[in-house]
Amino acid sequence: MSDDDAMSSRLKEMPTWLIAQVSSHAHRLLTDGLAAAKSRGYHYRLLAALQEFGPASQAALGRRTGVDRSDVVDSLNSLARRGLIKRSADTSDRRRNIITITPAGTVHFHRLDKVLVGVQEDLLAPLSRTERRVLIGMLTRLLKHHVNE
Amino acid sequence: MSDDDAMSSRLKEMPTWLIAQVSSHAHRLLTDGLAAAKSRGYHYRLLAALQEFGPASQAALGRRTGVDRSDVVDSLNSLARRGLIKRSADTSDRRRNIITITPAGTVHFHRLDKVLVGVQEDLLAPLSRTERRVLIGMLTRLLKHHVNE
DNA sequence: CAAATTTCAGTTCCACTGAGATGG
DNA sequence: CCCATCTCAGTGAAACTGAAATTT
Repeated sequence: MSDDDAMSSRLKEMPTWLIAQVSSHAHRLLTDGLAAAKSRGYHYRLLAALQEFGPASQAALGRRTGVDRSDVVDSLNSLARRGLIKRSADTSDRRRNIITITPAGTVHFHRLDKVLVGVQEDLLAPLSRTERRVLIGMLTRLLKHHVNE
Repeated sequence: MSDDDAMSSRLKEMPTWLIAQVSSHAHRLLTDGLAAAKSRGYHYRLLAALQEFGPASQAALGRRTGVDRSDVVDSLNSLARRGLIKRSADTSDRRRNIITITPAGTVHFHRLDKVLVGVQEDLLAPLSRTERRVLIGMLTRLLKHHVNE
């Protein structure tokens, strides 16, 4: 019966469409890669923030990673169950937990980081080094523009 | 108490992260713009495909727009209720509906299309014409690469 | 009192799956 | 018999909202 599956050309020109499509493929590469390492996107983000900035409260982690406060609680539960982070009381402000990454958490983070680096490589495979820099630069400018307004 | 909300720099360099963020802002611009015109993203996609390719079955529409078969049904219900499309029987293959855009649908499509063009402009505001072409070219290549593999 | 933190429960949106009914 | 189409119901992930309890 030969239906062409040709996409509407009007749509294919729209930057919003292109970005959404590429983002969707990137997301699949990410979740697949992380799933193979038995983790999810939030886990990486939280471990990365702990690795880079050291122990922090849950609220601070939420702000640094862009993960919602509710999801921070849930993800930290899961990371704590696996011994990758530790909750302890903040004696100077008893509303807070202090979250610390454990040695096992650091090991796991480095494993995830390798996965993520590989995913970037897969995603950008068709682009040269120079092009990648240009793309990253433009995306960064777009993001900055839309965050501050 | 002065928590910096500084994002993990490891994350901010990741193209997957940048693309996801920009995509999320683009999505907000899109849904806000379309909501002001009392529509949603699927509506635009479906009307655009009908406008460009003429009447089609629901399955063909799904393939052309990338909208899932289930969501095609739902969105067409909503478009039909508003008189923007019409369902009729395909006499040559009675499993199918033939979907036709109505004159009111065409009017509505052009209104939505103006909204979408404006959203592209907002999204890419910080980039020059040349940069926009470069960005679109790179995204198109990335997409092509990941679709065919 | 107002504000911040942690937590839980629940909502909303999107993409998708499964299955039934009809037909090719 | 197998495949395609249309439809509805439902699932699962992601992002978020509301409210309660605690503490500042």
